[in-house]
Amino acid sequence: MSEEKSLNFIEEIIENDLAEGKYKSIITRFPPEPNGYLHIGHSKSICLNFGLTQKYGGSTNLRFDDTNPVTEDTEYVESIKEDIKWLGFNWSNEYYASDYFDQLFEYAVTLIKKGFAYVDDSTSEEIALLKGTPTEAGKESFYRQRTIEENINLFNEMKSGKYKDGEKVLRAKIDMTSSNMLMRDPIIYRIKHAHHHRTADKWCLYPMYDFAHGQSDSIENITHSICTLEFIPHRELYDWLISKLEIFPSHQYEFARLNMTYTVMSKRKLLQLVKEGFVSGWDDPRMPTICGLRRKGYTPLSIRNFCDKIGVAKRENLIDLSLLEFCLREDLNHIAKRVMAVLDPLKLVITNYEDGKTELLHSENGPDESMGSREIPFSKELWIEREDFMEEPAKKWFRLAPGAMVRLKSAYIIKCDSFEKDHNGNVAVIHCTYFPESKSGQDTSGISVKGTIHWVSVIHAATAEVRLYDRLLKSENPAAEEGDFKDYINPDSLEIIKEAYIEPSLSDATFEDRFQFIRKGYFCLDKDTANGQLVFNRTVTLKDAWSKEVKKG
RNA sequence: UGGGUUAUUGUGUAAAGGUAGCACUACAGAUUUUGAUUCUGUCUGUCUAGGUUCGAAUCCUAGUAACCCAACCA
Repeated sequence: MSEEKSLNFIEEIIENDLAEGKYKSIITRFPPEPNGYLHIGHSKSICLNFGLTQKYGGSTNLRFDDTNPVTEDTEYVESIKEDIKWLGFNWSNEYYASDYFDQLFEYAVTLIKKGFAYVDDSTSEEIALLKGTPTEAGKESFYRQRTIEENINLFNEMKSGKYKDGEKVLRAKIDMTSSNMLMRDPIIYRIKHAHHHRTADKWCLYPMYDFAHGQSDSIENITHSICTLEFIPHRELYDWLISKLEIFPSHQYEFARLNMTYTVMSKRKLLQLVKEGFVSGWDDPRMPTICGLRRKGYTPLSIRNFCDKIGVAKRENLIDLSLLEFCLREDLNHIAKRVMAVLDPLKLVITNYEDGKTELLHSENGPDESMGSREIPFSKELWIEREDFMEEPAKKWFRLAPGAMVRLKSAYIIKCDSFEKDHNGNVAVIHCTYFPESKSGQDTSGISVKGTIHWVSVIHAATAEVRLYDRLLKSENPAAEEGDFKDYINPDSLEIIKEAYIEPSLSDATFEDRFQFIRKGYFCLDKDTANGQLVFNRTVTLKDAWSKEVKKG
């Protein structure tokens, strides 16, 4: 722990600012637009913004950037708040850009009075045409010459509802020849006769992002306004507006957003997956949304650790999904209760075990003694995993095969004597004998076996539906592939096992529980569980050296 | 063809002119009543070409590549 972790570039900026006395303490903000659900990419920003003030002191606001009433809704506000809380962060203040609409309007009037803004009657097509291109300068609008007085009147009329959507806009008067397209007289207010989820019908004109975000930062005294790389061109405008308005100088810093292998992150694509039925909803466990990950069984700590490990820098990145899974397993390994469940059952009969006898066997709940232990019923007939038996054993196989011995976890060592097949030629029953003196914890048999397999007693087994998830997309970088990302959807991303056999203790499972189904992976209860019908989601598989061995051939 | 940003191993991230480190992945081995966990080890990297310097990932010059910018979205 004595190792000093190196700082990311934003931490360096902050430490410098603090050391130079530029600020006594810092204020950051997380500013989502309430028009969709948060995803793992947002968690990078959340961990960064909240993490910075946890580390350096100060406060972090949650601010909804709700300047576009037609796309936004309180449904999203609620889900966003729930997700942030679940991740483990508490905001100092809950603000809304819409709280500042009156103030923002006054700022716009100020800008007009200073001669830095004007009302433009051009159509959006005309404005686009005069804007030029990245390689060609734009041309000034005919309306750019309006007097301050005329602009004030017009702007007030816009507010009063005199004009229809699109009839007029307010533009900042900057420079139509700027090499930065955003400085070519950007639109800062537009007319929208639309119902806003918070201000209702009070307004019919709304500020654009560029005239709301920086100003909101300034109103809240945000010292470090952290956003993603694509906003770099906005910074010049951000600074220009603050300087013309002569308000608190917040500063914008940009970092590279998270990209992850086998995952799409854009709101548009995630929406398509939901709308077109590729997944069951925003919280489908295959989705990279926070609610999807939560439902799948991810823990807040695993996501926070992940965000910590990926770092913060300015270059484009594509993070291995395996790093996220590593962080997940690392946490789950500590907290998950070990239990036994058979997903693909094969019957095993212990021929020398007394008919009708039941034994309660002692089994530890986890590697850590503090997790306690429980009793598991054992009897003559058991379910074992079909893949744990091989009629003709492969090389290095140390599970069950004719003549082979294995230990039944927490129970006895058994030897396979014979097996039966059904009329389809599939193995139907395995016959074994057990060694009474090999009982777990009091083994005096002197037999040592290489393999240990899990099992569930047939007459004591409970049943559950188990849902196994694989990656939704087959391509490492679906966004970079040619054609539609949907061409790369994995058709086998969901496997439903309608009736798996689980040990009876699992009947009492709660939604908070995290389980490791021994040798099969980490699981948790799904919200579809109802009326005693248990439904489990596989959160993540265990690392599997055997399947790699098989692939090697 | 304009402007901006970025380039360190398979992936991500450190090294502020002085030993290119760490994590994930992959691979090999040890331990194991989970082929898990744990432990040990291995793993061809500074975009290119010049230059400055005793010494360059870092400084200079010239290139190259990737990403972003022409929504009344954020």
